[in-house]
Amino acid sequence: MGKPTVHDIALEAGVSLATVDRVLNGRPGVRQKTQDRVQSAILSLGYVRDLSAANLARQRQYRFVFVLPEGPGQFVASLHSALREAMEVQRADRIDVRILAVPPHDPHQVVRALGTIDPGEVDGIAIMAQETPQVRDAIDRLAAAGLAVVTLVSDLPDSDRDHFVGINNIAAGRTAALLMGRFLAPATGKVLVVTSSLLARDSLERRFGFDAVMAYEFPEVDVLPTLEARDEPGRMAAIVSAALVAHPDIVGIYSVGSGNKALLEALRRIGRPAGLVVIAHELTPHTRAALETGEIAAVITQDVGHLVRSAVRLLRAKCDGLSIIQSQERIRIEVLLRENLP
Amino acid sequence: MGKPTVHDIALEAGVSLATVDRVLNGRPGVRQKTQDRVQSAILSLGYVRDLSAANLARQRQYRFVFVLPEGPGQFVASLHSALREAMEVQRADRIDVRILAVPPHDPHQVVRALGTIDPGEVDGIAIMAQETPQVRDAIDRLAAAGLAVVTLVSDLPDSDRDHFVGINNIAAGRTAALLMGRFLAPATGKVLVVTSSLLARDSLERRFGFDAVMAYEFPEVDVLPTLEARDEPGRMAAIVSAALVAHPDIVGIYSVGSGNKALLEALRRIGRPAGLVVIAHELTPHTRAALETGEIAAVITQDVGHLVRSAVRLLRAKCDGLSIIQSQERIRIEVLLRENLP
DNA sequence: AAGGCTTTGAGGTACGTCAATCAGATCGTG
DNA sequence: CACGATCTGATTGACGTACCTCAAAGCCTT
Repeated sequence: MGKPTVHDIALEAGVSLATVDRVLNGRPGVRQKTQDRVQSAILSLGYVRDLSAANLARQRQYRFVFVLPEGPGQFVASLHSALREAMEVQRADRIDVRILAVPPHDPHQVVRALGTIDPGEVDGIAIMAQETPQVRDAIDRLAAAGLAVVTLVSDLPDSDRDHFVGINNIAAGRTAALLMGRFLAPATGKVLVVTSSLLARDSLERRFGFDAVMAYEFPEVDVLPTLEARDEPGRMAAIVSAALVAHPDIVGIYSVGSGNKALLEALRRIGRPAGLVVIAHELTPHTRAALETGEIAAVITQDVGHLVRSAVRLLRAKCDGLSIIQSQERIRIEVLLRENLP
Repeated sequence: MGKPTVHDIALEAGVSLATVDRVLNGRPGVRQKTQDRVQSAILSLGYVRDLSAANLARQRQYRFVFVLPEGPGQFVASLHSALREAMEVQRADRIDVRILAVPPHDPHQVVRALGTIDPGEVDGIAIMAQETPQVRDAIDRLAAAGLAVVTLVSDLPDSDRDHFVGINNIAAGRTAALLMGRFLAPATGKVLVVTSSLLARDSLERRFGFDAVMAYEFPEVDVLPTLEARDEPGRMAAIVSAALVAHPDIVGIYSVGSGNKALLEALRRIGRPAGLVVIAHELTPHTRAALETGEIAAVITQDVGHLVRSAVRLLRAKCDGLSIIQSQERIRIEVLLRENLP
């Protein structure tokens, strides 16, 4: 016979359909004793409620909001487009996703944007933002109001978010260091580390992991202090060429965050030392092209499509009180070389 | 207002519900003229049929069969367990997956197993098998009978399968070569290639890609002919130690297919040259441990959970005539180092 | 225009669940 | 034991679709 239904439970427990329904949906008006009887019938029959029938009956709509920076960066652009692609498909699944774009590098704007979210109108949010106490408090408020919350790409571990969707950035930095060290060996020299900003938690964690492995595994290589380009045009070229002049023995460059386009352009203009090993993060049109030409040796990245799909699945699972497949939601630290580009 | 329903279409087209239903489900008894009227109403209203309601109404059950080798190998074992994990979740989705295990290395058994599948009882199959004309014909028969068919891990490109679920093995071999060359440089010497069998298409393709990149990019490294261990206990140790004696300048070993456990044990017993670089395929308990100890420098793998989930999604999409998200179904060639182990 | 054919309409039941009502049963308490 | 108060049962109507029947209407052909 097929899967047990509410009718079977009613029969097994010796109660009516209405009572089973009240127990299943946590409505009041059922004695503890009767509840137990129903629960044990559910267990013994192995009943699992048919979510699609339930959603059909109750006309359920999942309303999720993605709070994302709208920057000039290629990475957030690809996040946006992955999300839009996913939205198409999810409409069929009764999932309605809205994007709330906020100016980057401005936590105050993020807090304001979160304030505009009416907890009665929204079931869950995914947020990518820098870590500040104000942002954390705004998130906690929404979580307290019953929203499902996941952090995206860059975590806010001290907040009340339900999940973090993204890679372990310390491990990502360690992976970058391992590749850098092995690609360089047995050559020695200095490694330059550049990024647009060290304010974001993900950049910090990558740098931390990178330094740890470089110091322990490749002590003969000298890692220079991080230079920040702060998304200012021209600044990346200036700091990179200054560093190359100051340290003629630079053999590697590790690009921690965004700003790959500027870095690549700067290297093209000022010329690169022979055998220079460049390792960068995030697959974008620029890093892809540079992998193909050999300007970048390896890119460490996370699949943006996977990110958004995982975030949506987690939000949905939270709303329905469902369990998740751990392995499906673990975002992989992908190592991309010229030969395994997707 | 919400999404349009069949009622709205009937109204818009000026026909009855029954007629809309006949058109939607391709039942006979509707004049071409009326069909067109209904179709244009569907288009103008942007109607999309609610699959979950439809499946509920028709009591649909997707019945899929996975035809997998049951070998001693860790990789197929992990495939089995990933599949069993996925089955739990998919039961809630009206998806019923059965595993049909066949003895490995015996195409005849595969054909026999496929013959036991009643096309009336099954909606789709996923199959992992060696490429022979008989297997191909058996697959074509099932496809002709209307089953959805995907090949898993190792493709049968000349068959009528709908999709291949797995990595591009040529690219995987190229990736292995690029890593091997860069990890070795500037050292030169010989690279040993071992596998359990070159009969499977995936092994062949990997070897092909590996050779291409080694010859073109690292001509100073000498790649030895492939040695096959054929899953015979003891044979791996014998051929590896013989090779190491015959070629004292072996600097790298590329393990194309299964047999990693035997390879690692052999190396432990007979001792390994200093600086030896070992690159292997597929993450298993053995390769994971060896990555952690440093015995293996890199593992190239594919996520088995992703494999089975993708296969199920593709089979379902085929059954429903739905479109798919290309990027979600592309299995990534994962490069695993000690630091980015999942 | 009568015959036979195809096409269409109207209506019903079902799928598994949610949600609501109202009447009846049971309970604890004084 | 009678009183509200609290539980429970029986029933009904959604939700959007599938599938079936029966009768009515339309269309040809002769």
